[in-house]
Amino acid sequence: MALNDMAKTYDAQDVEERILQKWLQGGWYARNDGQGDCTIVIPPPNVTGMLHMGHALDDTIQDTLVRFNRMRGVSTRWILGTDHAGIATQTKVDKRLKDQGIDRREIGREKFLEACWDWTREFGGIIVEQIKRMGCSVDFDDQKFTMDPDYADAVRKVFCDWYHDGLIYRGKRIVNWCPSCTTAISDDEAEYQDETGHLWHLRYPLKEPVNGVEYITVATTRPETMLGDTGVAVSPDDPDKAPFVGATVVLPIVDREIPIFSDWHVDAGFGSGFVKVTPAHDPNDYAMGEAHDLPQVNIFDEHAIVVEGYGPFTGMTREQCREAVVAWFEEHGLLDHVDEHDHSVMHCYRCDSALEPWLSEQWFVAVEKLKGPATDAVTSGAVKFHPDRWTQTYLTWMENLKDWCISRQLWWGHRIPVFYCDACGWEDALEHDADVCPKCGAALRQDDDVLDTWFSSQLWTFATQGWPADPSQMEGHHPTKALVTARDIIALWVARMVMSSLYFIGEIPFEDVVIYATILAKDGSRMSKSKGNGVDPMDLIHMYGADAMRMGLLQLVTNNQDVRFDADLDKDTHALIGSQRTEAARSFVTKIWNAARFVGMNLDGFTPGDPEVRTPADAWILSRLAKLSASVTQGLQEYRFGDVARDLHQFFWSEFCDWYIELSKASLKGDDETRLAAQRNLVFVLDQSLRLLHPAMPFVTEAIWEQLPTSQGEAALMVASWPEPESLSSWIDDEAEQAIGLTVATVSAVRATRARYGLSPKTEIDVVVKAQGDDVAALESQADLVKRLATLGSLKVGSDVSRPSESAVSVDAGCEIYCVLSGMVDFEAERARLEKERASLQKDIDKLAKKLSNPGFLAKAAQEIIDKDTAKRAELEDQMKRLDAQLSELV
RNA sequence: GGGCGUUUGGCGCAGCGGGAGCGCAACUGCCUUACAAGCAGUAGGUCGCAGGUUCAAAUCCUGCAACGCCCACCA
Repeated sequence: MALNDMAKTYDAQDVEERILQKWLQGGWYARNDGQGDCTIVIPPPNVTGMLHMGHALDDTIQDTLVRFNRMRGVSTRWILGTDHAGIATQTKVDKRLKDQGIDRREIGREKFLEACWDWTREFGGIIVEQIKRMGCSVDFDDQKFTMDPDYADAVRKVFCDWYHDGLIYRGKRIVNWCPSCTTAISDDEAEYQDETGHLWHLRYPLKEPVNGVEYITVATTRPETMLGDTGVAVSPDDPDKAPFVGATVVLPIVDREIPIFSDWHVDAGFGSGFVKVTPAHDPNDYAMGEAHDLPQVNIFDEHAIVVEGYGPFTGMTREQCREAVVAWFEEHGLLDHVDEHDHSVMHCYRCDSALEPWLSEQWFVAVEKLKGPATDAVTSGAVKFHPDRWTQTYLTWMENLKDWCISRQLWWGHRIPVFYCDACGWEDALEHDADVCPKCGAALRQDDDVLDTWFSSQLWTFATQGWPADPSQMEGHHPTKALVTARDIIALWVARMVMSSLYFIGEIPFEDVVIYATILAKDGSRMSKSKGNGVDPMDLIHMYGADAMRMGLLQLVTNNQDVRFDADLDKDTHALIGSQRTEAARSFVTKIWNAARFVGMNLDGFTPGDPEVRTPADAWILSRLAKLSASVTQGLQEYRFGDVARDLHQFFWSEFCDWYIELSKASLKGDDETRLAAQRNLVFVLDQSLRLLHPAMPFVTEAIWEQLPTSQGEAALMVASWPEPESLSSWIDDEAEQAIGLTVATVSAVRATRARYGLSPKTEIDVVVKAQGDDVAALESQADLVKRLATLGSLKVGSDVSRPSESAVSVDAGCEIYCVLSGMVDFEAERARLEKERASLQKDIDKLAKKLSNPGFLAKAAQEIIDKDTAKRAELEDQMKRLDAQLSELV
């Protein structure tokens, strides 16, 4: 296929498949060496499913950056990987096995892990294929999985080092426990849901009456936990309660004697002012229990079932126990009253069960020593957020950071490498497995828990690059250039990467953090599986092509933190019906294709050569191209993808296609020399445009570029050189831009006049233009073009021409443009139009006059603004004079 | 409770101190041999509300309202 033999219609699916194979076979996805470095690690998608729109945007941004840098000759390395996503994957595999009638506990840990690996291979592969289909130029031969053996070694070293450095410790703490997943959940993984509940007011009898009062009343949303109460607290600022401090309560049902004390946690204004304290089942109560040395009574087992020792309550679920306790209080006349009460309840982000604050043995990372450096890295500007406002989110989180619970009671994940000797009590974290106790020789037992998924993914920038076995791989590639991610994992992931990288590598993990907008559904709600309002990027690709999807997404990357995606979905099946935005982007792809086709059809006699300015149009388009290269280059460096997308669209469609190609048609029909120059200019501008468009829309640009006569012998556009602003800056020509402005104004004026009077575009019109100075010559040089573009019978240009009779006039770009309409139209309409224009003009003049007569303005405004407005007023008044003259001539 | 963001023509969004813009939709006219997935043209907005700063405010400040998100959480 050659450029002059391009398919009439562009088939994105076909072309994209073919180009993808070309790239893969070319080997250009592999990391390359060059000046500077642009290493990017892809935020590893979970192996639990398909890519969603967030991934599509994420990966599009990264690919755009990588392709841009690769073309510039910057050393690029884009590392792809997937995340084992402990709890998420385990939940999915669990469910799959359950559907087959298999219980995880029956088949045991080994077999279950095999099932997880099967799942990983299956879905990890799908994700990789999808990323490939999007055109992402990651090095597919350099993939990582967070459970790969070498990655596991890194995780293990980190654990052991922190353990031996005293940053990892084990402790009995209140954690968010999911009784359904039977594992601890980190605070960040818990989701609050507002629920309508009740506030039960329970009476607790006092051992000895206080001032004649025999019982106090506590308010609680969770009456079932009273079985574990070991104290009652009041506010230190509540004088009414002061007499009770030090008194003893006899806890009903369990007959436990518990103290009343004061603590700052208590808000005197809420409930009854007395707070039951259950250290084992509430985080605040736990804190109070520690401060006041209260016993911790755990009443639930791992499934949130009441444990032995509570008579009829033993064996009950939380819900059953709550009912039974309330009933008991009511029976014994101890239920004071019940209020309606809205509160929020934590739920497991995976299985949605209500979480139970539960006291258990867990492993923690002490963050105190890590916080400072991670804070400094951002305040010093070493790590920069884009947009900048996310800096604050990061710093606030860092400031409030508490020790991180890293153990999970799961099977799928990195097993905690701590070994115990039950015989002699020896314990240590080991980088390599051991069977026998080095101290007493007895058999060792490894900790059953696994690590939080984020514990392993925090190492992503360096454990993917050979650390710790071969740190030389990181040379020149670490710190990485940019991390592109969603705002909701700034805390979970971004911050932790900074902490671990500083600790183990001694440097920041990345220079720039690019946070893009969350993609919402058309109605502004979050896309979610349960709502069925999510859009599958693959559906968009199949419907519109990957280029269109990418361009549509890039246009959305602005300062905004949320953005609505306008896809319509079928109400019942949730299948994609269409997306206006993507459709528009696809039109752009087609436009590029057709523009190239036009150039290709006009290449007879073409020989390669430099661009050459023969007409003002040539100078103009080259000047515009030079400015485009500057704005696109800068925009990409500053991660302003929305601006870049708009600039590219504006230039290619409105300037190159709508005007330059049209203007060039005449030159193509000219003599051999004229024709050749036009061809060379068209090919040059097309070639340069394709390069600038390529990072955003790689497929269609590659498909066209490989047909260009100027690209023959070169490998591929994706490895062609970038149009650097400096190499084009000599083309900048503001005078030419002014001259073409004149042409555009003239043609537009005639077209508008024709449309206004309902004249057929085929009707030739005689036009006289009154212009000044150099404009006369400039416009005359374009006479043929103007005549053709505006379908003129004749064109006369001069500085002292007079207005022909029965003509409509337009005043623009400092010229008067007369369209002779003798016998064609009703001049009353023209008169009415001029009157309307006059009114609008008068309004503008009045506004300016007022401004320019304002002494404050003249005294304080910048001189250039005053000059500009003064000139503007003169121009408007000049226009007004002409309008008046025309009106008076119009009879 | 604290913080962040949004509020600009029917829809989706730019602009962020000096004459209100873009894409889509609408309307009118064109199948002009690159493109009807197109071309040309037209219409449509007191830039959420109320104050303030300024010669000048969509743009800066304050307050309010609506919507959304994040963090914390009172039993």
